[in-house]
Amino acid sequence: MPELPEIETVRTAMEMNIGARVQTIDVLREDILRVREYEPDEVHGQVICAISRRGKFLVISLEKDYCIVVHLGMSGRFYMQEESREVLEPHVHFILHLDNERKLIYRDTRRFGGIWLSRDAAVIFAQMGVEPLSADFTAEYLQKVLLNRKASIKTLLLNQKLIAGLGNIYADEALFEARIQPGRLGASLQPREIKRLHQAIRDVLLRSIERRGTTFRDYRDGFNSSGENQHFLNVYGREGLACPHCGREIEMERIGGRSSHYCARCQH
DNA sequence: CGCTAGTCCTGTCTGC
DNA sequence: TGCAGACAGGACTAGC
Repeated sequence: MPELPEIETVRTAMEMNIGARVQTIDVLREDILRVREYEPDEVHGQVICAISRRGKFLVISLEKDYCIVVHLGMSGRFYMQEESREVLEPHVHFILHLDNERKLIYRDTRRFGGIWLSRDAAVIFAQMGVEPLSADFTAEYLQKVLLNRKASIKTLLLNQKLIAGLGNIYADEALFEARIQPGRLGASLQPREIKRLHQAIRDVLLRSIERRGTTFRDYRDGFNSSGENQHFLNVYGREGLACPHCGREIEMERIGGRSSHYCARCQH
């Protein structure tokens, strides 16, 4: 569910908590902590210095290199609430109480996500690929990482070691916009196709951020509200419906174990 | 090293 | 209505 645009949307909302201090931390489910390099009470009283994003990870930076790294997996949400609100929703595993009358709530039904209590976020991101919205992501970079690759382009786009932040929805949407079939092998893409794909990846992500992400089912932004980009998808989740460009029925096929949606007439 | 299939977990939908 | 089975936006790992 939550891919780069969704995490970026959460991050933007959460920025209003920069400068607030951590009061207490509730760990309601121990196994949601992927690493525990420090005890939660060590950061009581610390100020939130920054809230950043790397790929699909959200990073809450505290003082002296302490940080809380959040990944939402498939079904996770991370949102804020007034401290006075006392209803505990189901599947809430972690709560960060702040001194600004707000609490940050981590909730994850399937528990594929997790939280890192880390003192060095760089370690978590050591293997991670380029940020697709940064200047480092160029058509040349994309061409380089696809060279000699025998896996399908769909599978390669989902590989976080190559590009950080794409998931199933935006991989399908970017391939539609670049007019490339998801089952094509990475090495088979021509330079002009790679150029189109590079542009499409950036466009698809930027447009979704403007619409505060895609809410298919579980995703909510930092205020626990739905996004709007689900109303603008061209292929994802639209199997059997008309291609918005040519009218042909959108096909759905499993590629690399993931459902993949495309128009067999527009994409080659 | 690159690639694929299996696995983790719960909720929801489909078909009998 | 009830139930079994398939499937879901992610990402590790084991094994070839």
